[in-house]
Amino acid sequence: MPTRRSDSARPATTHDVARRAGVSQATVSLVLGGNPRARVSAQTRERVVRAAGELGYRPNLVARGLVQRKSYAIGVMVPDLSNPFFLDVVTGVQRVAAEAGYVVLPGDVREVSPQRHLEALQARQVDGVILDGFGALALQEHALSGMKVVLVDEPSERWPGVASDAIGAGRLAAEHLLALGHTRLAFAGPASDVHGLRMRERGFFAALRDAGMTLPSERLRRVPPTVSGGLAAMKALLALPPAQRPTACFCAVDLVAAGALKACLTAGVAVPGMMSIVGCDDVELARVLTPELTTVRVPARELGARAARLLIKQLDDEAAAPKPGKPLPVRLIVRGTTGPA
Amino acid sequence: MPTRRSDSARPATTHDVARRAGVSQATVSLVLGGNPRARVSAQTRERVVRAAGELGYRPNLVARGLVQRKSYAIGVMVPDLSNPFFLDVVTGVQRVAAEAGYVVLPGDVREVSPQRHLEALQARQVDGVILDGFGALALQEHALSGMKVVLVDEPSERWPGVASDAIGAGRLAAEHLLALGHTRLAFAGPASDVHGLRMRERGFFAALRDAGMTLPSERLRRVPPTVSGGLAAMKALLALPPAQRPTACFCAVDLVAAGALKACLTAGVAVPGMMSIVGCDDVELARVLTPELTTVRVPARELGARAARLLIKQLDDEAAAPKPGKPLPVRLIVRGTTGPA
DNA sequence: GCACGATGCCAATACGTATTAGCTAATACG
DNA sequence: CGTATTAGCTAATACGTATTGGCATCGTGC
Repeated sequence: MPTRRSDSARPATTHDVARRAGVSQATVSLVLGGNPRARVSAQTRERVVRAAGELGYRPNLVARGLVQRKSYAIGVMVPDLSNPFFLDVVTGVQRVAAEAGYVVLPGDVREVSPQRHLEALQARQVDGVILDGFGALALQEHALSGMKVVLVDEPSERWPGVASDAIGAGRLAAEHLLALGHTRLAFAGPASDVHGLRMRERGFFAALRDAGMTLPSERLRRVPPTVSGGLAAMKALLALPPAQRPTACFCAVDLVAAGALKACLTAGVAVPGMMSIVGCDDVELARVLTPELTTVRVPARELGARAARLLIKQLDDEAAAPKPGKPLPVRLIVRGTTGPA
Repeated sequence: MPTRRSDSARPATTHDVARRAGVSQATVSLVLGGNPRARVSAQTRERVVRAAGELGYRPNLVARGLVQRKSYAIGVMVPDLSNPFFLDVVTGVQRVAAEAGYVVLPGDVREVSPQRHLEALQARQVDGVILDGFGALALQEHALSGMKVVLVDEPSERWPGVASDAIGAGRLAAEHLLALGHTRLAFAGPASDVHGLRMRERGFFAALRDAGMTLPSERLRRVPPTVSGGLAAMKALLALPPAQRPTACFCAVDLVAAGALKACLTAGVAVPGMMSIVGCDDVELARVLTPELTTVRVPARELGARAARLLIKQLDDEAAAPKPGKPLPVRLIVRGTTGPA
């Protein structure tokens, strides 16, 4: 046993294929490199393809990435993957990335700091990152230097982005509740520096203002964008004296709406009889609850898909102008948690 | 402008650090390579570290991976990331992987086939993969050859794995319902070749048998492991003639239980008054529903964490014996969806 | 003063691929 | 027939890091 060099357990390389096909490694690379305009005779091409097949050759993307300075990987960072909305965004990214031959590295920030996560992505030589749910504050240039970035629902002068019509979302919710005749409204949502969330809130209040209505501060509940946040918000609202108690509440995030609904049901407050609730996102959970949640549908998958297309176009075509595109439309989905005042 | 070679936009390499510190690239690698027993004088070491800091040097993990034949990445593949149980498993993996310096590439199989996903992971030179929710059928050696693999809840002779006490889970559910005095029970769960799910079912039926009870086939509903699966199952059960209709149902997956609960509430069947429901998993959703779901808690994060530890031990220490470990205990969490018959 | 073992550092090479310059043989053109 | 041109292929190099064998240098012991 003179040499273990040709250990068959190791995956085949272009060198192995070349040896078997009786050509040089460079030729193998030309044939298998996908470059269709490479000058290779049909006969050689076929020999190489056959040899590769027989050896079960798989290109080593790590090596390829090293020389091409491209990893064909893109990172997606969100605050919390357990929020189904963000998972939907990631799913949208996945779909178009897969078609374009990119792998996506999803990650959230529950276990590590954003900086650390970005550094890890960078060290992996990701070609670009898509960020959703991070406010301008978190987007210090710090770790982002030298990366292609696409933002979701966060306008920026430095980086291109995609957005949904967040103002419209807030408006739709308000107009729906007003049309039902509600006069004592409430708002529950995160005190976030995330632009999209702020705009939902702004749209809601703009519609109220248009209707000549205002909202006393005790009916404006700032809570974390979670189920327990919603629980807390609604508990506080229900604890108000009857004359101030709202008859309807807009929750800027579906998870908050789910918590609010639960608080009502637990307290014996009929929904929508005594309290109407409107969410925003239209995550799958909305149709699992009883009654089903009235909410404003935000096309999360489509947001992710567009972000991915925008990023990949930049990557594939170095000088592509990242044209922003219109905000994606949202629409009201009336289900079971809203009714007349 | 003779050469753009030294473009400062490009990240610094060990060569750059070496030049600045006045040493060779090899020395830089020795110092920064983390190898603490490298023979380098304190003075040189400090010069290198300083230079690296000044240049903002970050090791290129792609290049490192190429030479070390290690990527410090592990893949996790599950059937469906939108099932929070699997996300919890992934989260557990993330946590211990991060500590050990590994990055994890989570992925599900909704957008691509398992084979394609595994091939993609392989091409990225992942050091190993953790699989959860795939039956022996899907685990043909096909794409797995030459990979370190750890399985979750799927015993195998070829690969090590971690498991929860799935039989115990089914038993606990059955015993709880029996203790409440229920005599007409039902089962709803996927017709899966996934071992863990089969064992939940087996444990349930074993406990029934111990109590001298059997289950007629019309009360055994095989449905997909989703909310709509649970909806369909419970609708069918509620459509049975009163004498055959169950008063309690064990759902092998929490999502199914959520669907079942919804079907009851929609049909005006009081829970737990007329129908008790027990789930299994204890995903966060269980506490969002009203009433809150009685369920069997399966330590998903811990499963993921153990799987990761098992895999990483094998990776770091080539000859480590993968000792299986006991199945993780489960426990019944009594909440609001179960009551006396 | 010399042999000897440490110590500190570096040159060279490898990892698996892409890419380019260039070589040979064949064809086109005058 | 001689010269351009082209097609088809290969040798060589680069990507950024880890690793190893070996070269100086320096004490140390005799």
